[in-house]
Amino acid sequence: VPQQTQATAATQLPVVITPHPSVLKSTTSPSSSLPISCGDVTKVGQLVSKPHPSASGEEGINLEEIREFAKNFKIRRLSLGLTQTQVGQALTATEGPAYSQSAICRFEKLDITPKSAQKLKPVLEKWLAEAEHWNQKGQQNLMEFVGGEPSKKRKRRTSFTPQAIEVLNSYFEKNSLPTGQEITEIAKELNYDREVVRVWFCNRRQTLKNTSKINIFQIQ
Amino acid sequence: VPQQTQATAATQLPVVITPHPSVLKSTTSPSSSLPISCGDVTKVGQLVSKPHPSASGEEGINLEEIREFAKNFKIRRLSLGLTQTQVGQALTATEGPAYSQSAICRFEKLDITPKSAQKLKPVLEKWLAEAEHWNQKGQQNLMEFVGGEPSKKRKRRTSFTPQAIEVLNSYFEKNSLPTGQEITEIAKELNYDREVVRVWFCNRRQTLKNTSKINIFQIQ
DNA sequence: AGCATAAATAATAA
DNA sequence: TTATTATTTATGCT
Repeated sequence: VPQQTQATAATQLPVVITPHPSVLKSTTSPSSSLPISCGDVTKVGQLVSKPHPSASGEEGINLEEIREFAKNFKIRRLSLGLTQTQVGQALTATEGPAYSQSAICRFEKLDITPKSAQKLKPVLEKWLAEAEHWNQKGQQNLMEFVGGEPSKKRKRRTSFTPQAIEVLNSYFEKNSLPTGQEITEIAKELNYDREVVRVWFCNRRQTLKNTSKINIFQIQ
Repeated sequence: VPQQTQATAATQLPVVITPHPSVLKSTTSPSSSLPISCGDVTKVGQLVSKPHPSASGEEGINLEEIREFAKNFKIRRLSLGLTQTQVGQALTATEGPAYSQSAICRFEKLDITPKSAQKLKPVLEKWLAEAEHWNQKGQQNLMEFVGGEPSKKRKRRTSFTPQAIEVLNSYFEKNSLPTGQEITEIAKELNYDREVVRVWFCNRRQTLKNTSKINIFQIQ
């Protein structure tokens, strides 16, 4: 249904929004006209795809502008390397209203009422601009602004139990390059296959190497 | 056996917006003397952080350029609303060498040797430019170029009944990592989709892991 | 209005 | 590379 026939009458903005799935839900009902008059709970994503955007009415809210911003916001957020969660947490940390990851998600997807969007837009706009400002001064500053730990290490995938990981790490700290004999002993203690432990150390060294490089990279 | 769930990305908003200027910020490499030893397997991510980027030597490979491109590639990919999986599959589909999602991931992270990067860069550059070209002509064209279904919708979130949860948990207690065969049987018993049950176990393991981490943390 | 968690994507042990 | 974990996004609920 929503697959825009794409008349390509588009001028310079080929930006075509993908209607939110929720729009498609009501396929079972005798369609007719969408209950747009439902005003309060109708989402932006639904409204902007209405045939008469010129009637930007809806209480003076510029839906087109909101849609545009939502799109840009996502790109700019990703450009900064931030997650929805980080944005939500940062907003919650600073003064002003708090917002959850869900809220950011729903804003980007325009799965939100015009009224809510109108309220949230300036908050995000201001915050994002500030984040970009700090980023210009170095990523370290951005992370500080966002509130995340500067050198937060990514957790590695593992098929080991948390307990085993703990033990392995303690060994690694003491010696990142155990001898064959030591590997055998560690494997025995943890009751894991020797080869598995050997590979763990290989990958662990590799990760450490890459990680430390990346950090240096980001510090600038 | 290949129960990959990766190819679906239609929920992303394919955006046609030009990457934000901040993306183009060029970071100058920091100086740091790192013990780069094993010549052939040294990764780009390590090399670019070497003190003498000017000595772009390494067999005439411009590491700085590769790093820059990798960064931009990610942003441009996201701007098109494409996933690493989609890029990999698309490259595999067209003539030329095949690349997996992992390969794309490693290129973006620069977790790859200069030689490999040098080889992959032009391939990605060409492909991405072409993708952007099609995108300009409409999102429909891009999706066709990429090879994915234009309107792949996200699966609706499943709601398990309390009874089903109870049964699943009892199975999980006995074995948190059921075999494919077992999953099939459980799904059949509960009358849920097999894939849904498989994912439930994945997420359940995840939750348990997080929980136990916290507990360990608190104990200490 | 946002928590919990299902689904999807990115990273990585093997 | 592949198969699976780690991480992020999206959504059902009330």
